[in-house]
Amino acid sequence: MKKTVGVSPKVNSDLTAKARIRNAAFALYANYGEDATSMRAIAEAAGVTVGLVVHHFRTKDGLREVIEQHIVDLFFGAIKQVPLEGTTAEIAAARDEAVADMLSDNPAVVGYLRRALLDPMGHRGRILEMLTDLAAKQVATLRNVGVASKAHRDSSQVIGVMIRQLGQLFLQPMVDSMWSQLAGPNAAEDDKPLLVVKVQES
Amino acid sequence: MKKTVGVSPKVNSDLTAKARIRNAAFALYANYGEDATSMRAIAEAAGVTVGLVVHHFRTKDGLREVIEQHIVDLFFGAIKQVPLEGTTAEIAAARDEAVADMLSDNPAVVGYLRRALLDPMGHRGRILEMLTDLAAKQVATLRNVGVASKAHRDSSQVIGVMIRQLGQLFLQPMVDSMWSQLAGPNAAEDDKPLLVVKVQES
DNA sequence: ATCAACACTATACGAATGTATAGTATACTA
DNA sequence: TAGTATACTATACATTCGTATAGTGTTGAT
Repeated sequence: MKKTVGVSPKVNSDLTAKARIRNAAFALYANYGEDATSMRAIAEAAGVTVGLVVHHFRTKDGLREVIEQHIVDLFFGAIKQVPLEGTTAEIAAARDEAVADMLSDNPAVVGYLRRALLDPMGHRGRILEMLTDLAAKQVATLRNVGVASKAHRDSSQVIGVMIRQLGQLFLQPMVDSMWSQLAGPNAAEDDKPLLVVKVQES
Repeated sequence: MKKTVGVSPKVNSDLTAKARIRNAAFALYANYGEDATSMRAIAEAAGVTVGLVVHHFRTKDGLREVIEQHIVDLFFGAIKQVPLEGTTAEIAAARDEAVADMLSDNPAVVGYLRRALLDPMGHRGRILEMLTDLAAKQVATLRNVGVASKAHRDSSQVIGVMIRQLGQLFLQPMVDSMWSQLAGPNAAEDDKPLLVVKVQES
């Protein structure tokens, strides 16, 4: 009974073994966490042996580095593709939507980040810092083409962007669990409460 | 260099070994997660040997059961102590405050729940179900003394109570990290953005 | 065709883990 | 005071883990 979590084998089967290993590890990390995922489980999910995982990525640290860089690339790719046209607000909104689309296409990103960000003591990577930097740079380019916002507001805006997008996704599984326990598994979906997360400037 | 996380040794030292083991395990689980905490680490933090941990709790499952029951007791104790006087809204508000106080007195509860609830695939306990049940019962007693709310709204209310209380606590660490990275470690505390989490009825 | 680089497998090893067992000290009951 | 249950320690064992090493197949340039 081998389960394939998150990655479609059809898509996966004509990738290089190295890419398959990275994808398998990414999906497993997102679903079960890095510590609960053994190199042997990664190898099996990718259809190779442990030795090859070590050959391509050396250690688990190496694997995590590649995965986190991949996540940053996904964010950057999503933001990059929206043109710098229109008002600042329009650009910001278009970026929000592009990122939201990317997240919905790549659920493993959400799962991985949920674990990484909400486990401040345990996580050994630097993904939060990398993403915060990326978001800060994006806000800065926005300021260059549009109205300048007061510099000390920039930080709040960066945090606002990330929390709005991720916070809701992080907590929604908890709402879903409770909803199905309370209302029964086959209750009307449209009655389900919606989560709203926002940051308030002080 | 042995660190004592969360538990004051002064308070701890005149407890029974069994209670010390439970407290040590609770604090370690909250900070590092169950999987990353070995029985030997628990034993060392409690000042005993591994054998005694096994003697008192049999397995890690047994330990988790006791800890989760302890958490439920803390919630129940907080709610129980507010008298059923005043309007429904007043009772509900007083309960919210009692729970908030309990959470601030027992940070390990927040840490433990953050891990348990945000790790839907990995967690092996039943704490979310237990707490949802408890919250549902409390909403039900509220309905008996006050105005009846439509039954299908009860679920939303239960979810609202738990999310309002826990959601903000779960996400705030993420805001804090980003804030100190962006604004520098010694920026003015009162500029820090405030997180608001709520559920919206559909 | 040869040789070197690379992809990949097989196996092994030490460390850490959860738990079992056997034994010792301490406390309680008769 | 004797005896037994309970608290507690010490040690052992099988399993799983990350990683290292040695070897086999495969490809591609000359």
